[in-house]
Amino acid sequence: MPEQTAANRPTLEAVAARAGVSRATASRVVNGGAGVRQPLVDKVRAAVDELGYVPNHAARSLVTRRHGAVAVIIAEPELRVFSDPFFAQQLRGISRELTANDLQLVLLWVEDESDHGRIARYLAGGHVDGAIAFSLHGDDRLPRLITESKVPTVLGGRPGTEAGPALPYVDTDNRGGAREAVRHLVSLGRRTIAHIAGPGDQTSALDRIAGYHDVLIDPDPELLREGSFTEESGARAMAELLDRRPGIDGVFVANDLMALGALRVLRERGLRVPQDVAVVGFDDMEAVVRASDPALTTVRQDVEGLGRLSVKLLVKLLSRPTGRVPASVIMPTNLVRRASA
Amino acid sequence: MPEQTAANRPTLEAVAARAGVSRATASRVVNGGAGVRQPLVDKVRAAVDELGYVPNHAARSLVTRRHGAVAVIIAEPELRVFSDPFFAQQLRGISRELTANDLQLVLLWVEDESDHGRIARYLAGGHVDGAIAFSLHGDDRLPRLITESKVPTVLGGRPGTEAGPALPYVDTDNRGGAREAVRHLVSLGRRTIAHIAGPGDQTSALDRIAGYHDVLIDPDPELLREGSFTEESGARAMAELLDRRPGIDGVFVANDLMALGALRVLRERGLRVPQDVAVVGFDDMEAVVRASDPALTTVRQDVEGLGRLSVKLLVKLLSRPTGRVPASVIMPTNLVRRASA
DNA sequence: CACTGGCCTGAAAGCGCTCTCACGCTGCCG
DNA sequence: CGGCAGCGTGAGAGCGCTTTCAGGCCAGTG
Repeated sequence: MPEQTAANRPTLEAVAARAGVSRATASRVVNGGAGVRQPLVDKVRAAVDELGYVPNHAARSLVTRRHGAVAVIIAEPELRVFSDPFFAQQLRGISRELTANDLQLVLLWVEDESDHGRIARYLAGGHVDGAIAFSLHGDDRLPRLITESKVPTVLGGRPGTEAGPALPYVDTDNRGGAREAVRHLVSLGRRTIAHIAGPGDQTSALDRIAGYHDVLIDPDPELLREGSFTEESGARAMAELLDRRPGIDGVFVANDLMALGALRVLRERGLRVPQDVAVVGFDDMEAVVRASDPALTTVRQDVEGLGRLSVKLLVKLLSRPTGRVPASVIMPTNLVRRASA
Repeated sequence: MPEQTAANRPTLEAVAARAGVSRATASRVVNGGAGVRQPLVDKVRAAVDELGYVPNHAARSLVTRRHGAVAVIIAEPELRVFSDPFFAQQLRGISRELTANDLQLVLLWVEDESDHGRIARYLAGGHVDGAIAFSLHGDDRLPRLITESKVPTVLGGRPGTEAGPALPYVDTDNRGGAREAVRHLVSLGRRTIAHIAGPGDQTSALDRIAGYHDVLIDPDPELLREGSFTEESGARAMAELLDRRPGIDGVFVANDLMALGALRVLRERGLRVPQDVAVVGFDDMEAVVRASDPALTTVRQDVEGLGRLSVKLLVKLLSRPTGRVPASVIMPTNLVRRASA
């Protein structure tokens, strides 16, 4: 392969000349070689190798109007993203699946509403074939913005009511998972079951509350405390719960990190888990569960799978005759029984 | 703005026609308007607004040979990336600074060597103007691969010796920071100072060891244990150290997460921090430090700043007449004194 | 043996933009 | 009053690729 810089990269023209064919034929070979006789295919392939030819992407998208790239929009204004592996794990699933589909990942990080203009402009600019947005919050006007940009998009997580026009989404079966968790506590004979919920601006938190209510019809409202998905907030919520309702014998915590905080407080107060209080978390985050003592019983969700699935759905959306929007997908959860309940 | 889909987006031609000027003039206005008289500038601007014109990126890069995009290569085969906020924080710095420079972020996640071909092909494909690679490991052949691709690149973190041809890098002053940490322990009158190091395949870990040795000439080799930057491994290392050298009265731990593990073991063994054993960490990760008890004294490094700096360096590199490579940059650290030492 | 049809191949037309170059106009100087 | 800068504008080439369309070739058929 000859020495080359960005400036003197060989063009398809050069490949064609070297192979003794027309540019059209060279192009056909580079794009799979359908309808070209074998001898010519071989010649072109050889020329490509000898010259180290790589297609010019810009020229190609100019005519095909496709870019082989997907925007991944992370709407996470808070720093939580750093302490919660959820984010990175989902991103990894997305990255892997995009790679498998030969798509590039353009990362758009939205910190606050001042970024919305930039995002809208970028999407409208037609740089990407599609988009995936995740970590949305309830009051987020992003889904609307995205809808207006007309870029095929899949959301990670059920959007709030603000979303307006329906974009397809992938989500964990938060409600079903929560039901399973609470039912498990009930099956252990627990009578006073509290719930430490996530922040009310996230549908995942709301859905888990709904699941809790599905099982425990009309529970004491004092048994429900809202945290912010951090260990600290879980500890605080647990402390408050114990202060108000000392008789609690079971807690369903909306994520593992908060459950860790709850376990700490229970330990500090001399309550035994699970004998005195049984605890069930949500997520089954390996790093967190490993750190917990006793080992945390929790609702497992496949976060990386969620990321992969969002890409699969998008790919389907892209290949579909315009207009038809595929249905959203809900991923099942399963309860992982360990020591805490 | 008229209703439009990807297919019928207005072109510069349309803008020019509407403004009653030539395409060339319209182009000049869209690109800043230098050398065009005000009345025409206004007319074109108006036409752009009325039509909702957005330049076609592919067409533009086809002629300018620039893409306004930078590849960010994360070489992190391990899952550590999920538990260590280091990664996300650096990425955020990069993202912010790229945005400030009107550059897009194309994320390339390298899981193992089987991805190298894909990365090389992508870089060689000339899709991006430059690249930033971070989280490199000692035996990584990635720097070499990147060098061969001829894409201007900045490394996050000093590369190992494998790197071969010098690519500019940004890094924290790991060695200086380590010196500062150990000197602080010495100044507290500590005589038997251990070091829990990071994995030997990362230069940051090696540099911190070097800093330790800078201050403690020829220390007992048994005082040095290697961890893997996880809390778990820090705990294990601490336990082993105490088993072998019960007289330890100071520990410099190569990152905060491992320090957390070390603190836990010290507490479990009934040793008081800092009275019996003084502990200094490295990173000053907010989430980790907040969780530590007692509050961790640590060497602060500005991880987000590191990310931003890598972009700044790359931008400089891109604007520079080819050939001249700007010097690498080392960011200073500072010791944050809290309760643990 | 002429004709038809199918299969390959190449010529050429763009995709939407930038940028060079030439041209026209204005104002100033000799 | 002719000539000459100098500025602003437009015509047009061309970036590298895909894709249509016409034409050439060959085999099979009447």
